[in-house]
Amino acid sequence: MIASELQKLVLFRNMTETEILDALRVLHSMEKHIKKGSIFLHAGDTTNAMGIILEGSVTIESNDMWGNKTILSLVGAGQYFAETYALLPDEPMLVDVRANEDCRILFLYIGYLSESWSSGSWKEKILKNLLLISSHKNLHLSGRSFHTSPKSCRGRLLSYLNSISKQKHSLEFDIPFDRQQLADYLNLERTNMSKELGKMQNEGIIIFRKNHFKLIQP
Amino acid sequence: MIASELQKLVLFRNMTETEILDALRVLHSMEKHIKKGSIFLHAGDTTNAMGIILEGSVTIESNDMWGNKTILSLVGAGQYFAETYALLPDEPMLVDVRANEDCRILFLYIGYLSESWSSGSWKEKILKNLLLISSHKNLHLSGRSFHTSPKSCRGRLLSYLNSISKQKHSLEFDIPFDRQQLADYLNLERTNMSKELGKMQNEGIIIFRKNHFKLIQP
DNA sequence: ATAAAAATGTGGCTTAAACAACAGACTTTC
DNA sequence: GAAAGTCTGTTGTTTAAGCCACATTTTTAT
Repeated sequence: MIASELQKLVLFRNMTETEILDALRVLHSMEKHIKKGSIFLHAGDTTNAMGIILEGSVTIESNDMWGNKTILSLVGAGQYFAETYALLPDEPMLVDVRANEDCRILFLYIGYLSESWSSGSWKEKILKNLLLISSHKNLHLSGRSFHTSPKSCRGRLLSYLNSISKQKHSLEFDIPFDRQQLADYLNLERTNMSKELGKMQNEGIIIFRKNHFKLIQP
Repeated sequence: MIASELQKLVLFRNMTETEILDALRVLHSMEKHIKKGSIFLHAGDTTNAMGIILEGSVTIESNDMWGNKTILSLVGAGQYFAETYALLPDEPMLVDVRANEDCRILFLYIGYLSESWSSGSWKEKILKNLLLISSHKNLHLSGRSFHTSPKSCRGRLLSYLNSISKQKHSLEFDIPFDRQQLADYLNLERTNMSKELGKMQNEGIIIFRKNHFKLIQP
């Protein structure tokens, strides 16, 4: 892979060949070949590298413990993946990345970009901050995908309630939605969801009153 | 609203008060008060401004023509919205933004940040490019949310096929998924989806063979 | 305090999606 | 080109989500 090839990529837009070569060196770029079907980034791991697909394509997918698969996106040649996690290297990945065909992939350790976080003009600082914000927004959007991917009403409720519980570091918490909004967020029908909440309370899984919820451990 | 308040926000992290005041001026910042319940950014419109919520909260939602509502996210005080669309000002918004309570909101025209797109060090250039990539990724994630929000199998298929058709500017196109992958992407069960595709073909809505699809206008 | 309005919950019916089992078509491999 | 494997479509059954009508509770307004 040569610099002139890379100039076509959005990531290197407006950069000279020399600048691209500098970037590749500083960001510890590394090219890898990956076989069709293999999962090469795993949910739960963290990563410092983003990927650029030079050839082939990958799927971003979630595989839960009951064998259900959800494909969040398909990323093709000339596109990028894991940039969110590489920018937020403490966040464990929510997804697997699988080679959809034989792939040639360039990995870049973009953490090296933001070593001097507070230097530069205010425009540069605000750009860095925006990048963080955009990455977090990405995580939130992915989060909702996980809450809506279970097919059952109860599955979605549990996914959502568990995530709020983790967020608040407590089994007891308020949610920011009323019933109709919660149903709209989880893509459920309100009355059906009320029924399910009632059942779950009867079974002793949860206790709730209005917006206040408490999860019960078995 | 005063600069020292804003220093707590991620967007202005690592910036001095003077720098923040410069930013507010250059980005044409403007504070607005918005009443609970009102939709103040509409799907289909474009926007040049991102919003920072100083007080209150907003919901990001989609309201389709059959009256179905989907809430994509709830954005609270100290958080941001529409930054994706402000960074990609040609993209029409896919969502409405509604004040969930009475709100105090600061609007920033962040397009002014990237006027001199090709100046600066290579690090600065690559940061700008990354920001674009992250924003586009955001749009894709939102896109999938819309394909999975219809409750019916047919609704999801039509949402997906229509979007691909628009993307390719043609009523005839190949999709990048096999049946199992398409089902996994749309959160459907494969055999059921096959049934529905068959029905749709019988009804003359679509014609397909393998990965090749053709949409029929009535 | 009372009435009006909004939010939440319940029961019953209908419908469509999930699931299992299998058949046929198409690919790949040797 | 035969066999194995993969992908796709069909049928029938089960189950659970959607939906309607209405009851109950909670909140708001006067």
